[in-house]
Amino acid sequence: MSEARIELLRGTLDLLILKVVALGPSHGYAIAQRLQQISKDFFQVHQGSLYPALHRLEDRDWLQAEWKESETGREAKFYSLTKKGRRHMEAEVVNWGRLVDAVGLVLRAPAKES
Amino acid sequence: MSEARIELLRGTLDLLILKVVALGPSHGYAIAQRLQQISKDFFQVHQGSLYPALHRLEDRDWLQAEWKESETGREAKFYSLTKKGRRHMEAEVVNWGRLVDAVGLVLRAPAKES
DNA sequence: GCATATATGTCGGGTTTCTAGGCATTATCA
DNA sequence: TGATAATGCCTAGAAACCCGACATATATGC
Repeated sequence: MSEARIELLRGTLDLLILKVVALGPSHGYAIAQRLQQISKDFFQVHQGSLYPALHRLEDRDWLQAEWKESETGREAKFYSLTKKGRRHMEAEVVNWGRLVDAVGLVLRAPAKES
Repeated sequence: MSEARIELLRGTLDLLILKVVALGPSHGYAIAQRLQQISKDFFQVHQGSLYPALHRLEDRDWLQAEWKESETGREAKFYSLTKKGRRHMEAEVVNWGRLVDAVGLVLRAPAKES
């Protein structure tokens, strides 16, 4: 009923994460925070989505992980982009643009002639 | 490797269908064709996605169906927007715009200061 | 008679996300 | 000191949605 929750569009999260990591290596918790800040609170990534996504991206060799000390002096898993990941990200950015264009065509389609 | 298939972004299909139907009542097969034409072949809606989506939209009272004779002289199920469906569609269009803006913020985010 | 286009539908499988937890450490504040 | 919040990682189960494959039927044209 209420459905007031902002649900992430499926398939978008991977790209967003890759892009945030491309800004500089970061760990999961910080990635989620950055994503929320940059998007002005639009994206609120839940942990149940975040960590599976990170593992997925690592499995596909788009991210690589390394345990290091975080800003707060605690151990955290820092992710960085692989070459493959950067290529994939760039391709996905292009693809996203095409998708937005295509949706735009539909949304702006004029009413049919009778 | 190749994975060249263009997969529809999950959650977009409903909006696209509602928008196409808003252009004028139509049946499933024609909706898929229009979607493909309008989007310049970007969207190719498969039957396994199309018909479940139509039933879903009807269940939610966003579309209503009526059997009529199609252009080719055959019986076809014509869908039209309900008032509820139109309201939902308009809200989803706004939401889509916000989503695109938010993704845009992330994709255009400048590299961090060190 | 047969292929193709039109037209609707189902089924199973795969992917992704959410909810809802669990666990551990450090910082803050009463 | 003790409680609570913030930081940081993780998993399991369920739901939603899309795809590929398949099944069915009629109309048209060769």
